[in-house]
Amino acid sequence: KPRSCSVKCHNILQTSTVPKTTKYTYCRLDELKPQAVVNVYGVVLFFKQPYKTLGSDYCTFLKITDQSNSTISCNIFLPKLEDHPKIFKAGDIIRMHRVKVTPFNDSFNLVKSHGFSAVTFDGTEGEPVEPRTSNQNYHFEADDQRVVEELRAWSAQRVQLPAPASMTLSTVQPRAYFDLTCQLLAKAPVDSTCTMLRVWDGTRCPHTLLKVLVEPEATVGPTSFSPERERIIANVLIYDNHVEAAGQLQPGDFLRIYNLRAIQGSSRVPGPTGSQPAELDHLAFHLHGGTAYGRGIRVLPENSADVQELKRAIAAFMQEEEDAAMLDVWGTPPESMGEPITERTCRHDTNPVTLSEVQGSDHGQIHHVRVRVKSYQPQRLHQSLKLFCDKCSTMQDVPDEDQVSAVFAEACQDSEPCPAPVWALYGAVPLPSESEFPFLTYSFTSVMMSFLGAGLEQVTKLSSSYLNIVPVRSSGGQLAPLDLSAPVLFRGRRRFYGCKKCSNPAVREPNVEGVEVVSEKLVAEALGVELLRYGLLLRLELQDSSGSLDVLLWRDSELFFNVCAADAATNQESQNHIHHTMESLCPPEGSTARRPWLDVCLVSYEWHGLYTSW
DNA sequence: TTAGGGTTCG
Repeated sequence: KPRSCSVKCHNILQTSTVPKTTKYTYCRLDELKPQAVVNVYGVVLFFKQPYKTLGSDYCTFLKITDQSNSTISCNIFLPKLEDHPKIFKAGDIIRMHRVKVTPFNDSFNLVKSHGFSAVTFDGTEGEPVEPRTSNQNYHFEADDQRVVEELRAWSAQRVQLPAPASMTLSTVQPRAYFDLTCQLLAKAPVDSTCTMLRVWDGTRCPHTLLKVLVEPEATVGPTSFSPERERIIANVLIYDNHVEAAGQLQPGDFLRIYNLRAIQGSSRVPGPTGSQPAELDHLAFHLHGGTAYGRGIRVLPENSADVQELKRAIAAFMQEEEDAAMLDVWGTPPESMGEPITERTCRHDTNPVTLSEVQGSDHGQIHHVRVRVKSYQPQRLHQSLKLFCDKCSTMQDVPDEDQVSAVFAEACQDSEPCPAPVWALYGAVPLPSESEFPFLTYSFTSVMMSFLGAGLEQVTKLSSSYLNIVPVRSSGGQLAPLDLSAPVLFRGRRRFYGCKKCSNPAVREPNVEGVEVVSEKLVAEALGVELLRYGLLLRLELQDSSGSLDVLLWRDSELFFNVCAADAATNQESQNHIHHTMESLCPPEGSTARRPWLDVCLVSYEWHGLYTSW
């Protein structure tokens, strides 16, 4: 049966303000008729990222299927890369409007026709249905949501997708073809048919990685990194038709490189003089020429789940590195570090511009400016601390002590004794000040404990002695987590909160098979909670001779202040550090002319779900 | 119009 979606169309030629409703009809893939121009929905089985054709366009090739079990291939020719469908992996769902049915090889082929548009979605059941498109005028309504969910459910049951080819640098084996999700740090031309991309994914490859000599002056981004960092940076050699795509990439971009080849052994690298020493048994990465097996490169958006995971891995590595460096330099753990860092270097090779030039330029670009801070918000700096959900991209304030206390007080009142689940044990612990306190512990290990009916003050006291504390209450004769306005986990002085929108909290037995350390992630998974991340958000009013510009300091705010946002929630020293930094950049008294100049790297990007209360 | 999946020169 044809599927249909209701769509509102505003007809700009009519003066009427009443939206006209049109029905879009979607054609099943077994009902295609030659020469017809149709709209279709499908699950992507195979795809090639856009590649240059001998004509003037880029071509995206893909094969799709739907509940009719037909498989149809499509060719989408479009001159602009950004207009091509944003397909990240097999299993993604695509909606195409106005494709022409043409006979090909005993079947049909769909070719993009005039008025074509495409929208793609993640194909995973349970993920939010977020349309991916560069077209601002796409229509998307409740019926589309339903069609996507139906296709997801059908696909999960019936579609045999190719095994995911994604691997990390820590798991890749010699000879493998694989997809690498990584961040670009630097790039350099090797010769006319080869470009080197220097990338990392936060994981350490057990094999020695190939070194490539390049001309330093031709390098975009830093020409070298610390020895520790060099050890986890992979040099990827990009050949032939992919060199052009590599030319579009900027250091800092998050990438997926499809069908990358890992080759171990004596690697001879093309180079300016052919003087590269052949390195024995080093692991080299090649993106060979051609488009077979979907070979290609794509920039992934900042908000995609894979990028969030990548960023966590990179952040964990950087934290490890920083801790080690602090121990090295100061002989003390990083918590006691107080030395201000006045310079951070970005990886872009861009000439400085004025703020008015920034305002006149297209979005998505990187700019270097020389500015002073005219003002900033929030003036009460503790309000800059936010909790952020990577999954739904919403932001909230950190609940204050009174709010959390109230949740605990309410839970204390309501809680009645209830039987422990079979996998848990009851017991009692002595409290520092009071006699003893009833507790519940997961039977697998004593590190995770849940206290029933405890007040906030008591849990805070106990958190100095016990590693993981999950506050629980009883509800209807069963154990239940507290309202998510309270922390789901206390870990020393740190408190972890869950996202109300993305969590489905319940007290469940964690899966600890083979687990050595109970991480906050494991606790959160057991509780069905999507953890919120701490971040610092400030609005800075920047000024130069050409004018002023409001910018948000968010993504790199930890780097900017040289503090960890989660620490700033509990650590007075971190809070003072932020305060002193802002005071030196923007003193409450005195003229703007006395304020220090800053060299700042600005980037504009789309950000949905921004919320601030200041 | 181009391309129309199926591994490499390195």
